[in-house]
Amino acid sequence: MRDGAGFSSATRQRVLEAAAELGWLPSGNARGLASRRAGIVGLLFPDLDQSGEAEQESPLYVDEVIRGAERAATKVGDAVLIAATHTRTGRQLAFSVAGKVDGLVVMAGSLSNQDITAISRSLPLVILGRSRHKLDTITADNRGGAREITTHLINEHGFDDIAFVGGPPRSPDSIERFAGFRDALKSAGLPIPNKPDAIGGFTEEGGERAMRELLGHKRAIVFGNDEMAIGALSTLRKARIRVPTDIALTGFDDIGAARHVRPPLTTVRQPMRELGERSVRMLLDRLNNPNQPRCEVVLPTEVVRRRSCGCRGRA
Amino acid sequence: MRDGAGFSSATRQRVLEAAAELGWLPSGNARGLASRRAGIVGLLFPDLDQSGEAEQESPLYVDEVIRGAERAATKVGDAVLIAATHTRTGRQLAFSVAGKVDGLVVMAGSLSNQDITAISRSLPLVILGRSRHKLDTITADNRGGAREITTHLINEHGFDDIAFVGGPPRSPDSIERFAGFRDALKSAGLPIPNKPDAIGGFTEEGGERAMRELLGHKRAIVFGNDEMAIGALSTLRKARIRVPTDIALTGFDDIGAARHVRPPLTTVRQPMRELGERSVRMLLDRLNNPNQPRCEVVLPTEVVRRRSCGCRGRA
DNA sequence: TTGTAGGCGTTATCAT
DNA sequence: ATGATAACGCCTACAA
Repeated sequence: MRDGAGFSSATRQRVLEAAAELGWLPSGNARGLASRRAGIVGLLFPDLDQSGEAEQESPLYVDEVIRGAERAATKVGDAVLIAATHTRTGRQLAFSVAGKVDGLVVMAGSLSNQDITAISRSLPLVILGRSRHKLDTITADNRGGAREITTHLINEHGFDDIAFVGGPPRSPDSIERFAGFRDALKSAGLPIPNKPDAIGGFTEEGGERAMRELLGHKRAIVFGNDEMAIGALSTLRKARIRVPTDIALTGFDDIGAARHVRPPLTTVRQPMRELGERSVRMLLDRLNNPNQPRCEVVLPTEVVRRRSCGCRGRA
Repeated sequence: MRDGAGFSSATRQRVLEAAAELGWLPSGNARGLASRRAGIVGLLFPDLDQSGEAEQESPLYVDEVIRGAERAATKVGDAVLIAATHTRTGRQLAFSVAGKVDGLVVMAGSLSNQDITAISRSLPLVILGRSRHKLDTITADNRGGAREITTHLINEHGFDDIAFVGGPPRSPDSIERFAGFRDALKSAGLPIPNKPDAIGGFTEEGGERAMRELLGHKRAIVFGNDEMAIGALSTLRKARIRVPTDIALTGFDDIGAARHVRPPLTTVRQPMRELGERSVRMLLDRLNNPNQPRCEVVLPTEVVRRRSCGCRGRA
């Protein structure tokens, strides 16, 4: 079955035909066992639905990452095994997925640092997101994106008193984005806050609440993600405050809904699909070349100007 | 390692500890080979991005199905292997995924009938969506949902001249939904059309176009999916026609954006995640019980009343 | 180009 | 409860 060894293509053809005729399928297990290569890369991500039965909208970026990963793996003939953490310990996970794959892309937040260390001893790992491990890592430039969108508000729209609404206080994404926000204020010579003006926990409800707290205080707000900004729109609608006329706001992530809310949300797009693709490519590189130096990739983010910041938008 | 054989739990404990100490991981390949059970179920779905580089919004229901499948598989200790068709032939697919899994959930549209037949000879298959094969099948009640939402327009809002905008003419979903639309008109004693009033191809652009064709003709429109209805909203906004005051419309699928557009879209929700879960459970049943009779499941759909039909909505 | 003999890391079976 | 031994289906190496 194997390619390019020493035999004629006619022979190969004959073999293939015989296989087809017999309805033969190669056993992945036997192949993997003999060649020590399963031809499967694993993708480990955080729980999709922590709230159990509630059909909450879960982090949609995972889906895009999955798509990218699938595409990159398929390109080289590999398949993608997906697994959410659920309530499993690192050990249980290792038993049920690590043994089946050649390597693992681990999305930040899906595994404790300890488990990462443990599993990385027996399996190549690529961490997608911030990590303090000495492993291959890939992230999007959250900080740069936040800096850029804040600077946009300052330079193009002339705001000089901008609020920031954060996600969960210990979320690396939230921290990075707040840092970028501060960077922008600093560059502009504006006063720099020590902490976010409000916390919205990255949820729509949290955004609604945060917006109520801030009502009347600021004329421009940078939200740590789109969900919160969308929640804020509800609050503003009820309060009959117009966006962007009376107040400007921005999101982060560019989820699908960001285009559809009124006004459409100015936000920062993360290249989710590309993160998925690149992470798998990094893993495959590592598999083919176990001793190459540690690799650390930061993918650029992009400000998407729509109407909520005061730009006319292109929709 | 194996559970419940004839030995004390103390011994088992000792083994487990030794394994942990050594950093041992069981080889999935060796296990699979020896036990003829990979512990992996495959999920095959249509291409996610047929348009190549264009970052179009792709069929989002796939993501929900994946989540459901992952959950159901994890529950029994199995993992999920995902694969999009891309441009691969059935044979290529069989080689790269079929050999690695114990069975396959095939989403309708991802494989030709011929390929399905071929692969089903060597592997248990569950078809998710309409199929004319004698295989285990699971679908959502598209027809019932379309009937119900149309009846809602007739009975609760008093419309008697309703248009239907279809998707791709040969799409089974579109056909089913149109059939349900006809069912409702028939029950109400209204004239029954032979074909959709317009075709929107299931895309936003198609919906915009279809809406332009129908402008001024009807006061209520049932769209074959949400994307088209959302596209129609753009057309109506430009034409300064108000929804639902001047015209009522409905979608199908309840994608995330349906809640966020103005007005929020009345639509039909398909239990995507449950489809994913049940399909995997069916597959596992089949694996454990190869000779059980063919199984065919139809999951109910649900009308979600929001504002675009004239209901006040609950948002 | 073909044939043959291991070996991959488990599970299953049978005897102890 | 424990050992020994034969599969499992493929790949690699080597000899012919």
